[in-house]
Amino acid sequence: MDTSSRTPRRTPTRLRLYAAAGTLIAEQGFSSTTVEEIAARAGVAKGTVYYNFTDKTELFEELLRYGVEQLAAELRQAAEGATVAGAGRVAALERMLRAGLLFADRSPAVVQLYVAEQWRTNRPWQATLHDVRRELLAVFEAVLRDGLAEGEVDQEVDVPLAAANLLGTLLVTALDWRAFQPERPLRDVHSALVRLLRGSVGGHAR
Amino acid sequence: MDTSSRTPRRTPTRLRLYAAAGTLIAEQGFSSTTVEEIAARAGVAKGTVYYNFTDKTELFEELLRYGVEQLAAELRQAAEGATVAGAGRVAALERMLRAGLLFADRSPAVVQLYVAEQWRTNRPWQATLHDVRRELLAVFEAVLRDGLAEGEVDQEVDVPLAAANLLGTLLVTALDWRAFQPERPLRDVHSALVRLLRGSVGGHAR
Amino acid sequence: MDTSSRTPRRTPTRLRLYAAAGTLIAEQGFSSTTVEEIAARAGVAKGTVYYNFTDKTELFEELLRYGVEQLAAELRQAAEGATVAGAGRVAALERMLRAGLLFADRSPAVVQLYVAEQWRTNRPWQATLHDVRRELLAVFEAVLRDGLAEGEVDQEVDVPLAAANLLGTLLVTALDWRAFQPERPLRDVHSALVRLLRGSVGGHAR
Amino acid sequence: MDTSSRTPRRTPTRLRLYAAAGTLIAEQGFSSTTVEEIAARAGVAKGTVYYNFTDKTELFEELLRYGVEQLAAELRQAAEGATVAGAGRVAALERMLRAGLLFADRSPAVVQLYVAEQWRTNRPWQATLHDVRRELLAVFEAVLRDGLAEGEVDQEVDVPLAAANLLGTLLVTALDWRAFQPERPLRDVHSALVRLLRGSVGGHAR
DNA sequence: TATGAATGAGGGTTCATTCAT
DNA sequence: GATGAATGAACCCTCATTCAT
Repeated sequence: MDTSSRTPRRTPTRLRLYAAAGTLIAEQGFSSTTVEEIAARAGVAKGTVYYNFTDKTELFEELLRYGVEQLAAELRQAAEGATVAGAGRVAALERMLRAGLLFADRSPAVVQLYVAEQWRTNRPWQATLHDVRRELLAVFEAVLRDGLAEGEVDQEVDVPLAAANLLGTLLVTALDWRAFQPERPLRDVHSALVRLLRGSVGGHAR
Repeated sequence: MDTSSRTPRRTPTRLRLYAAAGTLIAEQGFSSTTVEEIAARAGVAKGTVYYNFTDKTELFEELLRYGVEQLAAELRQAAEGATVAGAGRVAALERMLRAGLLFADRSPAVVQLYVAEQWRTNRPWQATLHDVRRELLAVFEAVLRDGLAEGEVDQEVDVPLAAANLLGTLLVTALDWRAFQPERPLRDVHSALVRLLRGSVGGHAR
Repeated sequence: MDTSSRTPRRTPTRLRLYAAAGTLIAEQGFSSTTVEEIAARAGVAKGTVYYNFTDKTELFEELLRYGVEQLAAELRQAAEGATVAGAGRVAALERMLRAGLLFADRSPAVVQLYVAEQWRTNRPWQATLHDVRRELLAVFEAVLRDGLAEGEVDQEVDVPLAAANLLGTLLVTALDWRAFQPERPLRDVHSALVRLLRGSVGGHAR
Repeated sequence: MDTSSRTPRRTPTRLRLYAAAGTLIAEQGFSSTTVEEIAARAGVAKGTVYYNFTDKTELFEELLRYGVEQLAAELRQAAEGATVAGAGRVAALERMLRAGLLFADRSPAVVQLYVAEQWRTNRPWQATLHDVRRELLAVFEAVLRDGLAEGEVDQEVDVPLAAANLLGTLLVTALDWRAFQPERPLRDVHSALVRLLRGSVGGHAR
């Protein structure tokens, strides 16, 4: 009903601002990116940014939320795809890692932003970050927990710790891939990740 | 080498400025931290910063170099310690991971700065970052290469990729530990890392 | 006279805008009051303001004219009432003071605006202010002149000066009353004013 | 001791900013006067304003305080001068009125600012205004109270009301004089004020 | 008649940097 | 070696105004 009233998501203007801001901030950092630049790249006037968002920070927070929610959705999808295909939980995790790499390849800015800000404190968007972190971790934790219940994952595995490790490693690896070895095929990077995964969860493939 | 002209490298004043800048920038980011704040926290006047460094960026770069060189030294020491003790290469890697965690616990700011900036582009200190990255990776690569040569590490392991993975995972895990689960004993976190390590390198402990 | 072209002078919408603008500008000043605020308080959209007035300044000028003309009319009425009742000129002035106080109580915004702007220079609505000032002074001057002619007012009284004094004192006293001693009955404030009046004009009540 | 630490009053820079800001704001109003203009007129850079004051509002408040305190001091002096000369309380009030006119002639900006803001609400400097108002009123009230005690002032006079009336009338009259009849000698305006005064307080000159 | 998304010039504020002491 | 008053370029944000609907 009043879906459009508060946050008219999908407004072309807002989406274009997300895209522009994402790229620029990922490259230069939040403070070094000016609102003017963002507006210019989005093809709108500076004032338009402020017509659509309270301020620069809010734009950033909504962008973060928007981007990470997409990532979470794709991870969830990958996990579900595995379930549907009758594959095991470890296989599901492998698919999630691949989905993560694909996402990072397509939307590096989001991953970049997330990693760069994740462990800072005293930042205005702390709360937002915490929210999206929880959402991402939840996806991994769910699969790990299922794997544990079904005996596919080692009993000693510490679910929260392993989830955080997998997520962190996935993101950092993806960034490293893009930044320093972009010529490598996804396959190689995925293999390396899967190796780590096997070590981490014990991986008694079914 | 290109030792700063005017003053000796590490006066007490400079060290206090490193400490102040490190903490503040790790928390708030480079741009959001003002020279005034840094000076205040170091207990000197603003002008003093400019007496000791060319500009804010140079302060940051020297701080980065200073901090990461320390980390590299400790990693190297850990590896050497293993050699001296007659332990294998995988054991050396395990000690390095422990050393990394200890360092992060003691100097979180350095790790924070490094991770936050590592995958950005278009930043003024790109060159410095690249240098220190190389230095850190070199430590891991050396040990991995030895392990490979000695047959202790799986033949299929891709040394550069594995080194980057290990370093990235180590740092990210350390940050996550400090930020979100600081009550955990180092032992737990180290175990989880070792698990990943075994997966990664195959780990046929001698 | 120079009736605005497009629309009839006093539509309900315009009157609501006057009321909204009057209150807000009296409280916050012209520049600190936004067109958006005015529109919101009047319950219309921002564009509507521009449909009804050329710009923000014109709205303010018309509001000023509208309000002060009302005050002038009430002062005139009070004077005439005295004449009809066969009272003297000093009594007429006393009635005018009462009428002024009543008006200020009812429409404080108008008085507020007038006083705050009256002695500024370099303001866009200078001309308008001068007009309405003349209109107000004329009412006092007429009565004073009659009183002088009829010997009821001291011969040494300087009519323009006395008129300006009476008007200024009336308005300032009214504002002070509302702002700082609103609990006082009108009667008290009126008495104090009448005292000043007697001093000013000599007041040989008939 | 640390007089100079917090508020280094008398710093030429600050005084020049007071003078510049006073004139400009009196003419154009607070919002219509830019910090740039103020700095330019004071012969300093824009940043200097912010080095000396927190923000534009604080500059204005300190200016207000500074200016009105001067006025209060001169009023007090005038009253004391009368006491020393052995004149009565009504004579003291007359001297105060003259002192007020002289001050307004010399520093019209201060009076202007005070009157324009005095009866607004919802302004950031409300508290400051209230303070200085109290200070000014106190001077009048003291003399009136003495006059009452000594029988020189009518028993029915309401001291707070009369003080507010006298102050308001003085200031408004001074502004009117400067704005609309600057050719008039001070003597004329003073006479008119004294008339009002006599009416107000009864004035049984000794 | 009325609306509200979009604009862009303008202004307050910040802060790295300089320099005279 | 160190200081801190002063600077001014750069930037965030506001808001009067426009215009297509």
